Amino acid sequence: MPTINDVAKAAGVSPSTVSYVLSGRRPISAETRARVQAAIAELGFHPHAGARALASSKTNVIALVAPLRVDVNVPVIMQFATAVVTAARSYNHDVLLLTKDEGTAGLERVAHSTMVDALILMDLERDDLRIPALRRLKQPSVLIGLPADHTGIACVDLDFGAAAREALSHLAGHGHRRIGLVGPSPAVYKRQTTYADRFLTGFLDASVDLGLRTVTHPCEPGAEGVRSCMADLDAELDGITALVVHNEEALRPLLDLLHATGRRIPEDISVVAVCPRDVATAMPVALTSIDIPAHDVGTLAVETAMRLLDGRSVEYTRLLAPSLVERDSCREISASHR
Amino acid sequence: MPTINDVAKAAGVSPSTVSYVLSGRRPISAETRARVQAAIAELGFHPHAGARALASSKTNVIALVAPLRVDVNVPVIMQFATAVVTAARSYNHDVLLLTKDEGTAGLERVAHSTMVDALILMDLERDDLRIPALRRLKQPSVLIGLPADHTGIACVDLDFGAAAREALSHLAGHGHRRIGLVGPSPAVYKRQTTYADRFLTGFLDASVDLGLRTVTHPCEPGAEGVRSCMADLDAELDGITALVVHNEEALRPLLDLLHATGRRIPEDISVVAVCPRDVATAMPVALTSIDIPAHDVGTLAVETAMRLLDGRSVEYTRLLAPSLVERDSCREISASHR
DNA sequence: TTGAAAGCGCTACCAT
DNA sequence: ATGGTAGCGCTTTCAA
Repeated sequence: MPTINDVAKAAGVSPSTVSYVLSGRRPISAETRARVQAAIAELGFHPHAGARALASSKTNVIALVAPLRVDVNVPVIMQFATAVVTAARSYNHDVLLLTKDEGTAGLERVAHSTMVDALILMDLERDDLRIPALRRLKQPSVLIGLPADHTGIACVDLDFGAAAREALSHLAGHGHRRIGLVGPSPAVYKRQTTYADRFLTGFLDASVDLGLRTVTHPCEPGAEGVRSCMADLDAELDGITALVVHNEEALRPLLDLLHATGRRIPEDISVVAVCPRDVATAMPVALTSIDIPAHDVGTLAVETAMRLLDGRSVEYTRLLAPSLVERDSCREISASHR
Repeated sequence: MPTINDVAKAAGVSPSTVSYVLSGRRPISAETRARVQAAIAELGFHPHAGARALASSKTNVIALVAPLRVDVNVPVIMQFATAVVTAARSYNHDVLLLTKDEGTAGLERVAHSTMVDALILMDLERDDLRIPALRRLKQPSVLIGLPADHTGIACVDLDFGAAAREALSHLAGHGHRRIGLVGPSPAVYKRQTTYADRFLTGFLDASVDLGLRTVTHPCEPGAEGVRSCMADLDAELDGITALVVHNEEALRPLLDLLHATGRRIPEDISVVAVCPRDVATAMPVALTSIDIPAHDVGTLAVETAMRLLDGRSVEYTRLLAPSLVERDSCREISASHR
């Protein structure tokens, strides 16, 4: 492997000049630049990442901490990861993939050993133990999620509270007055993943504001979980005409159950889902949905990290506005039915 | 951040001694070791990864090249990634995540700049353009898949040919004589992802060996794709009593279709799926399936990379034996029905 | 069993 | 506009 010295000799310049051609940090005459670039190309020179990191204290790598268990929402995780890697590359950075199960130790390991310039974390919990650790790192971090005390740490996420309000106001606008929420699994609430709470709070607030009768219930995965969740909802509120589903996994078995029990969508019951676009459209009935903009969130997380890295200002809490797309699962209820 | 020199001073030894305590590459007296370790702990010393890489020419990082498009089998990809990261950590390595769309350039970039010690690639195509590039790298690589000419490059995968044989022999053992294959989407064949071919070849060979009447067809995603695939299969072969499904995405719509057309599983038609265990069990009818052992394959890929890195011998083609698990989707056909 | 010191390949400061 | 060079923090010979 050729080094910067080899290039310098081949081009008849000093190593520092080669370095400056590479970094553009000082003016170089067109002629010199051309000679250097020719030498670089000819020798197939690639700067040694470690040497660079050592000399410059920058690695051009960011850590992405992902929940690699299978129990969580796999497609959404993949979309975040894709977006983060793609965005990082567009800023000339690479991505080191860490798993959440390494916990605080993993963060400290990569940060203290200077493997990364910044960290992006997903699947944050309400009182996530990693947050105090992040504060102690010299590298900045960006969270995808919104834990309780995130003072001084940048957070990016969908505005789940607004998403709930949007779902309800869409249904209310179609004349629905009795609405059930099929929530995430109890495990999600237990883990204190904050989006569940934020959605629920928004849902309850909006119910009051819009004067709706609503009922909410978590939903275990699988056909049995869906069955019992629906039974609970129906038991607690008569004449439900619409469901909001904030549980991607439950979506499919729920539609099956509704079908099996003869409740047609949207004739007998309307449904608004919160899930990625492609999941909504892949269902037997294309679902009116609020998108989880994983791509936008991931990209924004990287942008935020980059701003932090070069000392520019950032908004420390960035909640993306939800957008509801109408498809085939919601129906207008005529006044006589209300 | 404390350096190795700080630790050396604190422990009253030379920096090299600290280094040897860390690496264990030469004997250190118990007493000295203790002093050094105390100093390391007290100062919170973590060796600088870049400095280490520069001095030792080892990064302790491996690249994982994944297809981060959403069109491919997302859960399986995640399982591979999880396994690779976990296994890598167990060997004290980290994982740099690359996307397939960077192509050859991405591989060369991370390899030439010495960011990684080895590479693991998934989603290989039959005549993958990246293979010649891999051969030129100084770092070893391991493929998850089996492209046409993989001379000199280690490959790890499920033995899809054997998987097809296993599926057919299971069905034949249950008395089935007319069997259809619901294959991957045409896009997969077009992309020349080799597992499709290997499965198909195994399927056709086994049909002959077992004296079966079989018919095969690719299957577009979605309800419509499944419908037309089944129509083709039925048209080409009367009285199909069993299906082999090598298409995870098609599984769900296929079961819906069979249900809708009154073909009960397993009473009217038996099904063997090739998919991850949890996908098989999540279906309305728990499916007899051949597992895609993503975890094992990923782990083995890392082990192979590690062996390569420390110059140990490896098998250059490692095809894992399939294992079929009986569940509720296959039925014995009595002799009178044959 | 331990120490000294020469690099590893690059960046960035100080010169000119 | 360019060159010289002192580190960056570690590993690893060579010596003792």
